[in-house]
Amino acid sequence: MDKTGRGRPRSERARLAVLEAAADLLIEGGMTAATMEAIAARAGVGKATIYKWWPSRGHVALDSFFMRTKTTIAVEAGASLEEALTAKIGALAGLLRDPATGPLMREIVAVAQSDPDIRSALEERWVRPRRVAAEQVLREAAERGELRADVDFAAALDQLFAPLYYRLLFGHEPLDERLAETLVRQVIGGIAASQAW
Amino acid sequence: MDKTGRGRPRSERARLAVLEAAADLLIEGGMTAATMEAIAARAGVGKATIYKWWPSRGHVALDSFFMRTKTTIAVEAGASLEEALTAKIGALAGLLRDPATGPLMREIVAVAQSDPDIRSALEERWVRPRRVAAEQVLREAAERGELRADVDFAAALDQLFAPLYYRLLFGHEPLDERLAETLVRQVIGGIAASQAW
Amino acid sequence: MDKTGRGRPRSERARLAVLEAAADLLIEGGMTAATMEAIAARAGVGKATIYKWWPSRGHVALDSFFMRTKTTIAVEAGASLEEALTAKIGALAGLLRDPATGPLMREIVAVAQSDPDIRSALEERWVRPRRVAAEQVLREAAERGELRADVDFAAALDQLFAPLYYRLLFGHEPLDERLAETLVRQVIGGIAASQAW
Amino acid sequence: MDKTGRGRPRSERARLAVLEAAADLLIEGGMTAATMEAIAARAGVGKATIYKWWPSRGHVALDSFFMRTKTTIAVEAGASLEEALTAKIGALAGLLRDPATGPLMREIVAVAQSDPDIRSALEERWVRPRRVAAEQVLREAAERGELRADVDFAAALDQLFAPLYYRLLFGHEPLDERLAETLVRQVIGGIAASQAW
DNA sequence: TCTTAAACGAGACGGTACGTCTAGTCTTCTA
DNA sequence: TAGAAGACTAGACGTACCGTCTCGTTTAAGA
Repeated sequence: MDKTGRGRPRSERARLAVLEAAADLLIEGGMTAATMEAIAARAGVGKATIYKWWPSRGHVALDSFFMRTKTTIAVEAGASLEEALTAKIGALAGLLRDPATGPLMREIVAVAQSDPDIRSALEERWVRPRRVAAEQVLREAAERGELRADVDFAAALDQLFAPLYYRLLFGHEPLDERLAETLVRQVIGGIAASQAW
Repeated sequence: MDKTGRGRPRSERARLAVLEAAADLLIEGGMTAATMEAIAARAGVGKATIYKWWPSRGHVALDSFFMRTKTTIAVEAGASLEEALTAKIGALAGLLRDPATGPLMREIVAVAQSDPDIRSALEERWVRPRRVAAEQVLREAAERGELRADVDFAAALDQLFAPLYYRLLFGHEPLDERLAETLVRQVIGGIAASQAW
Repeated sequence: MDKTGRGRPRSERARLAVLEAAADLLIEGGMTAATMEAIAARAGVGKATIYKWWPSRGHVALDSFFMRTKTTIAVEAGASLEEALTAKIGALAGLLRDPATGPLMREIVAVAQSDPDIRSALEERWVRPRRVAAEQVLREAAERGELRADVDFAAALDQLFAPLYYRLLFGHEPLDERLAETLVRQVIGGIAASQAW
Repeated sequence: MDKTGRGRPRSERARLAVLEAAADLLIEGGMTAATMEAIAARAGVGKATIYKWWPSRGHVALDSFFMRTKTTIAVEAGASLEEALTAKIGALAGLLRDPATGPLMREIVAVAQSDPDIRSALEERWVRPRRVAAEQVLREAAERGELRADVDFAAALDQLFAPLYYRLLFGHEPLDERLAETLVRQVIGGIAASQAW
């Protein structure tokens, strides 16, 4: 019935060592280097301990990413639409640009393509909360009459967030500091000469 | 030295069998299923033959994707900016939505994250040509005075193309048929109520 | 320092449960099945408790064998040489033929080959007492003048006991009921036609 | 149909390296040391190669024993019963006494107790041929009228062979050089004072 | 009766070896 | 000389036990 405190409790030391080792290996050599054996060896942990608490390498990677990403998705009070969005997109860009977290995200997106479990976890725990927060900003602007009536919020959010991942994954353009501002400006105001619209 | 057709010529049958087998396996079970052994077995080909002509699984996957993607990046003559962009983005969306090619692209993006060779090949042979063509459309519109002077072309292209990959890879929203049109409209005209800008 | 019975005394229940569980598992599936974890689980005992009282699986097996073998090595008074020996060899044969003890002995002999501790314990606690008792019978017969002067007692004992283990371990012939009598008869009288000797 | 010479042929080098490595490891540290990993590492061979050609460690051990045991079970022509038997038993005793083969046999007998496959292979390929050859010697003596009519051949063979394995496995007495002669003498002539029989 | 300390069950821990799978290479025969 | 077959070394996979280590929980002797 009551299973409280039966047996040796889980080792917090081991948990952290695994996540740190995984993060380090992922940054150094990606998923190729971050084998279960390598993670276990570097963490000074038995392989079975890892398998006991995480069902796959992907889950370890995901958790190690979250461990290294203590961001808050705060809503900025009293900020203009443009300011609020720029703050959010800029923060994410900084994270993806950071050599301590960007490479992790790249690997996680990769494993997510062959692991539906990771894919949905990534969507629910990472992508969605940020989109929901940004959508809230957009909706408030809409209520203030600052947006067109026919705005497609989902598409607008994609146009703000997607370029960051696109550049991270394909590497065709750098994730520089002014990108967030540019993206916000162009999605709010458009790129057409004003008289044309 | 002498490259005259001495000896048995390369088997076109084998080349195609490998690419078809790889594509099928990738669609059925992703990179996990598309092992070299599985590809060789299904293609009725020796493993060594594959290694002789392709340096890695990623390259086979990339080639199999191109084999299944006989698209032309034609420049539409006499089309408006909006029409031209919608045609391009829509075509790509269709390709990524197609169950015969979308899953291939997902797997290729995944392997590209741990194989710089694939990553650059993907960028040069796939991403760049489409961006160059679309940029050409934008530049012509700019010359016609249809665009603002401060447009960031790279960012604009990202805002058109990135959402497609974003949705393909993360699956948070469907790649539906009207997406291209929406993206084009919003990036050209912006989402702000007109008087505000 | 003070070894007064402070603290909880050793659980006799646990001791017996371990030996019973080990014996059962050994009979069912040999050493392969009788893992420490399986013994502990079946006995309803913590693994550490087993390690506290027995240094290895082999020792548990040996003890479980002795627990199931409550034989007396009684000296038969007033029996002839042949009767006394047949009684002893027959008793051992019966024990090794018994499905409740024979398989245990097989496994113990096996572990003894890679554990010198078990090997010497087996020799001292099991083999030697029986040999000493049987040798006593032989020596008394020799004092009565019933044996040749050049008898090698050790070899004679081997010729009585060894065939039982030989058949148990190699299985080339059954350990049937008349074996003891035959062994005794042949080692005492020899197999040669009488005139030849 | 005809599978002649298709593919790379089996490597004789690997086969021998495995058997040598296994034999060495078995002698040095028994089955505990002769893990598949250790054998593979010492032989400079992949583990899969071992599993491809041998179903278990026991089979490798058995084969390595046979490799190190190039004995002939020749039938000595024109020898007396006693000479013929002493030659055979003495040869086997020498082999079991040899530090290069005796320890191997000990380990093989041990694994045979938990692997029926090994047990039957050992019986058929090792024990039986020697017993058959020795039984032939006995039967010829019987035809010459040198043996009693009621001789139990199987038991007699056990009384000749079993003591060797008994001493090898239990270690209670040494396998010295005169043992064969003593065993033969006592089983043929018996140990009783002649007048008693 | 209350303290106290050893023994207990449960079960997590760092390891080692298991037997399997795939990678990428090599060697043979065949076309 | 390219290719199909398939054996090779190497090494990661996920599992099973090993023997050790905490935990909270008995259990009886001694205070």
